[in-house]
Amino acid sequence: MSAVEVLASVDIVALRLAPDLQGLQVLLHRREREPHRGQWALPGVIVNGSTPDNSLDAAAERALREKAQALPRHMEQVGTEGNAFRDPRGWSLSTYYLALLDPAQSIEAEQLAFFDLDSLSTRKVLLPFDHGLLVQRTCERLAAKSLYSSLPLYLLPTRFTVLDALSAAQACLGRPVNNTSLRKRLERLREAGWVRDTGERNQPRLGRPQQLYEHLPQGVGPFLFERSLLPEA
Amino acid sequence: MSAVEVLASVDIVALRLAPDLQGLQVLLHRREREPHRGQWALPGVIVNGSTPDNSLDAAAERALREKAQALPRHMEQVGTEGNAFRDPRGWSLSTYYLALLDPAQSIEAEQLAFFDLDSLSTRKVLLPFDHGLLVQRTCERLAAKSLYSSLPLYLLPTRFTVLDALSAAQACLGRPVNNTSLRKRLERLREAGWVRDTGERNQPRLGRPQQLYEHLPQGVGPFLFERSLLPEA
DNA sequence: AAAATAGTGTCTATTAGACAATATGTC
DNA sequence: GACATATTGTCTAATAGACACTATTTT
Repeated sequence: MSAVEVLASVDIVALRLAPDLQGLQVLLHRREREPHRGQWALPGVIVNGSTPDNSLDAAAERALREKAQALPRHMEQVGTEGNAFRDPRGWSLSTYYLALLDPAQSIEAEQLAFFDLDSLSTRKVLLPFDHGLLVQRTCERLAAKSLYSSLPLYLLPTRFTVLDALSAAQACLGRPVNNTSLRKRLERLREAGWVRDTGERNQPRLGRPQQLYEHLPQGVGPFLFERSLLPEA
Repeated sequence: MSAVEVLASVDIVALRLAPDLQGLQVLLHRREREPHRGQWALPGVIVNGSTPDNSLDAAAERALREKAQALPRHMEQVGTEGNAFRDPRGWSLSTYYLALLDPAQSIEAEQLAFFDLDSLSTRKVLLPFDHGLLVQRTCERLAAKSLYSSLPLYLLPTRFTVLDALSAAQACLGRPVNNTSLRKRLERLREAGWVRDTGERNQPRLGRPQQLYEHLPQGVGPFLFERSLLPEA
């Protein structure tokens, strides 16, 4: 790479709810090339004059589509990290995206797997480059937005229960969420046409059946509430 | 430029309060090179393997320092726009930053000037590349954050009056802000140690003198409030 | 005294949070 | 009926917004 070049890539932090609904998992891909060949890293693509994509967003969609064979329920750019040290090949840039997947999202490929976010934050799994930082920043963005928006719902299938929504919010925020507050938010969403009560029920093993709601996003971004779910308190 | 290259730059959307406190102005630079030579555009620098900067943030600071000869009161990355069309030279990326300047910020250079944001949004002034879009996105970010944070205070000198704070908030949001609400926020900031009553006064031409407050940022980002200003009204 | 501007106090509306009360299912 | 879980209702706390009222200065 000559001095006037720069290595630009798009990396995807694709998250899904763990099967037990107790936390989040990130999609990783085993690298096929150097550097860091064989290690688990964020899926991504290089962008330059010969990419088939017309835009960064398109490159991000392709990166995820080629790996996960599925569309995310939500995708947004989080930021760009660029410096002289993050890649041994030289000055490089990574524009990274948050993608929220349906929990039913399964992965066929050998070289793809979901890892618990816990195992990354506790340093049990270490990612190459600065991918650990990108994941951390992305989770911070998710948590910050979850305080005052409906973003956690994009981690659920379109049909969900109140308990699902509570689990999703708690996974995003990393702490317990008040049941009453969450129900009131769902009621607000219902009034705004963002959520519909299907009238159907889901029977848990024991106890009263749960109402099944349907998520009907009305815009490009999530619904914004006027108050934060109080972080400290 | 070969097909495997990409043109990466950092562009700065540096804003200050207009002298009459009634709106915002953006710092523009008259381009010395092609393409779009001679046109007013966002100040920026190219980043690649031969840049003297070790990081994007450092490049952003340098871009502003070399033009404005001053440090901003606040700077944050807003996003990255990248596609095959925005620059006639080929696939290009621009990571753009929001910078908030002291209103006393003056400019010596011939090739630098502040332009009213109004003249851009009304299409009286047209910027080259997609710089108009970058400015718009940046202003949207500023407005969104101003709803629930102390960000507008970074458009003021450290010593300011309630009226200054109100003007700054209104300029960021593009609409009137409730006087009582703003005063209560300042009171909250005072309790949190983010603002101090200096005890000094400022005597306007007529009427009761104004208390002079001092802005004492306590962290890297702005103070976050728990509710939004002006939900929709 | 009048005018102008700054600052305070009071009341309402909205919404998060705590928690009690009630509903509806399984065993 | 006992138990488990879901849902509803009631009360409190925090904070934005409307607006009346008071304070301090110049002319």
